[in-house]
Amino acid sequence: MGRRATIREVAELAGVSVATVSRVINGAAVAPETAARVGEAVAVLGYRPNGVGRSLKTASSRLIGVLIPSLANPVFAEAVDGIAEGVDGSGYSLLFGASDYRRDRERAGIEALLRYRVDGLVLTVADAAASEVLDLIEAVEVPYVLVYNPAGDHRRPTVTVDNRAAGRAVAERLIGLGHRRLGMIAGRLADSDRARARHAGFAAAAAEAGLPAPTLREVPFTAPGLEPVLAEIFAAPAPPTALFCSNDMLAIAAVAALGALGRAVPDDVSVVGFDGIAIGTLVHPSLATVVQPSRELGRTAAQQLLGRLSGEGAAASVILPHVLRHGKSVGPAAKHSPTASPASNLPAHSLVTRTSTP
Amino acid sequence: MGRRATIREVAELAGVSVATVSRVINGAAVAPETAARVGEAVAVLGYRPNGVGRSLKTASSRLIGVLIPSLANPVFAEAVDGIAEGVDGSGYSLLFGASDYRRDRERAGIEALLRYRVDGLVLTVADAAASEVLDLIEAVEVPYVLVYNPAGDHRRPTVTVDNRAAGRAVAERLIGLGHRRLGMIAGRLADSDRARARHAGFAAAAAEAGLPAPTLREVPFTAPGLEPVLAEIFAAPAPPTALFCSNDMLAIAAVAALGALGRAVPDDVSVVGFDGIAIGTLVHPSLATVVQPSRELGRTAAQQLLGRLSGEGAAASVILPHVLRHGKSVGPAAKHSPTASPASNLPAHSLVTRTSTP
DNA sequence: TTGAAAGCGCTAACAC
DNA sequence: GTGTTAGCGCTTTCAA
Repeated sequence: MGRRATIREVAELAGVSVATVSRVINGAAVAPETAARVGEAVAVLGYRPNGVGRSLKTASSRLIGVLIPSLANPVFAEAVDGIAEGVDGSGYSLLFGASDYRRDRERAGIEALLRYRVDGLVLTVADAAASEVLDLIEAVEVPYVLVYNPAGDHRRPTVTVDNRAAGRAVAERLIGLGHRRLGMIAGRLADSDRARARHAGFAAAAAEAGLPAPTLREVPFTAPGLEPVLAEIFAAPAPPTALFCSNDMLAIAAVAALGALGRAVPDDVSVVGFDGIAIGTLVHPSLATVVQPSRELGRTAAQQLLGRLSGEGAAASVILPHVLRHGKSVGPAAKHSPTASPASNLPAHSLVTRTSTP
Repeated sequence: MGRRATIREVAELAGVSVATVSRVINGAAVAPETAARVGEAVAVLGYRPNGVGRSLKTASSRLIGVLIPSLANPVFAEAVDGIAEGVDGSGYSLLFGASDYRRDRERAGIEALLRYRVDGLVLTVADAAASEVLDLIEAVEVPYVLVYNPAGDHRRPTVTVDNRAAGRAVAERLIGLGHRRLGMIAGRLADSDRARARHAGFAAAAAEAGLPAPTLREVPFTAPGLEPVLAEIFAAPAPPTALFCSNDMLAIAAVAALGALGRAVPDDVSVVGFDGIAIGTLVHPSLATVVQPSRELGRTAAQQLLGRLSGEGAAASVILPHVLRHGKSVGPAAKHSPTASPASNLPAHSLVTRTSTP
């Protein structure tokens, strides 16, 4: 890295003090003529203010730390894009870290971000209610806003959808289509409060409808083969006729695995995902899912944090509306029931269900 | 942000000098007993070294800047994930910026990264050969490695696939299937050296086969409706029977738009994309495309940069292998009759046709 | 093995 | 409106 001009050199060339140069740079009151001289010196030297020196003096890095599980899942990539959008023009930059869904890397990532003295954080953690990482962040008093993590008793500021209500809505829709035996596959629930909330709502609706508790199978996040898992599920005496997957990536993989096992979706099994990533509308059959406004979630989280940083009091939790997308991966359960019915082709479900906004 | 313990406070509590604390932190030689005392003080105070102070003193931020067009395209999200992977364990963190495919934002993003005194950069620019941004980076002598931008006369270090050869391979495959009238749609070629290289190879192969120059249509990156563009293309007297799209997102959108226009893929038109994003294998019909090893591209770029930063001499360009994926979106041209285009009143001369690349 | 001291580049009182 | 000056937290000679 080549030597860079310092504020001091600019001052000398312009024949003023460093304080004056600083004022010009930061837009403070300076005589027009002086400002012009300084501006010229800046141009001549190719001077670029050193943010490190500035940060040290002002005790503000103008950095926002972002920590998410992985950019490989579009739902997070979109949120980060939203965060970048929300931060744009504010003078803040994003320091990025990925946890790869692992708690130890979550911790390591935060440590790294903290070392750079980020002014604030936007992050998705494994479990907001019991997070060592969040305890740490609170201990050092760095403002933060969660994304995706469900709001709850933890009272931690988060921007998310109502995961529980969404899980419930999925079950209700499935039940409305005649499904009586429901199943769910999810990442490790212990590692995802989101999946837990979705499952809770799903199971609650099933219970209220007087149905047996949905079969639940947990699969590692980076599970390669879903086939054995699904084979096992469908080897049971009374296998589910509808499967709720805790996220779209899982759902899409499940549809593929089901196909490999000779089970048609939605004729043999209905599948519903969660997230609403763009792929879902393009796969075949199109994926029924709960759509989260990912980009908006990220943007809102960033804005909440920015507000907090500019002293507008504590950031509050925000629940954004989710939408049930009625893709072709779900169908009626009629043909699976003892009372055989020829209703194989229902009209396309183009209705969109919207939750209320808080 | 709460007050944080400084090295000075640690020194006082441990009854040593700040220099000694610094040595302990950085693993320099210190008497075991002294180190223990310091370690205890660090624990008691919850001390975390301030990277800003460190950066200012050492003139090394331990930051790597990343600038890509957008995280909304999985091809970039994956590369960034790869960069994060490649940087992992090196002690460097990633400062992130998105240009949204716009040159002005490219410039602004770099300015921001430079202000933080990043030690190096990994980025994708609009045009590596004529990039104001790269000139700037070179002027300030910050080491950098490009990703995705084609290698070329510019002699700038890049990690990419052979875009030209890949474009050529696509044309050859299409020609081998009997297609004689080829078309290509791409983002603005002036804003993408990648698309230009792909087009160059594609057009060259067509020329060598004695075919007319492929119809070329440029569409804005964030174009909403592809339908009018495609409608126009197929209103021509002898429309293409195969369409090469400069990236997968475009290709997937094109297949959808074609469907809306009543043209079946691949029966009426063959479509080939570029990138190899995961979605491609899941859409219907599955997308034929050129697969780039995105994650590996990112990881390799990061490693190249890291090598450069640790003084291993200049980073060299690396060409990673691409793979032609034979999706169901391409088929033989046999069934297309030369005059089988629906009537339309759109003038054929509104098509843009190019034979060579700048 | 340890300490004292000099800054890295910048901003913000405080003077004039 | 402008200059002087004292650090922000840290690393690193240079002595001891």
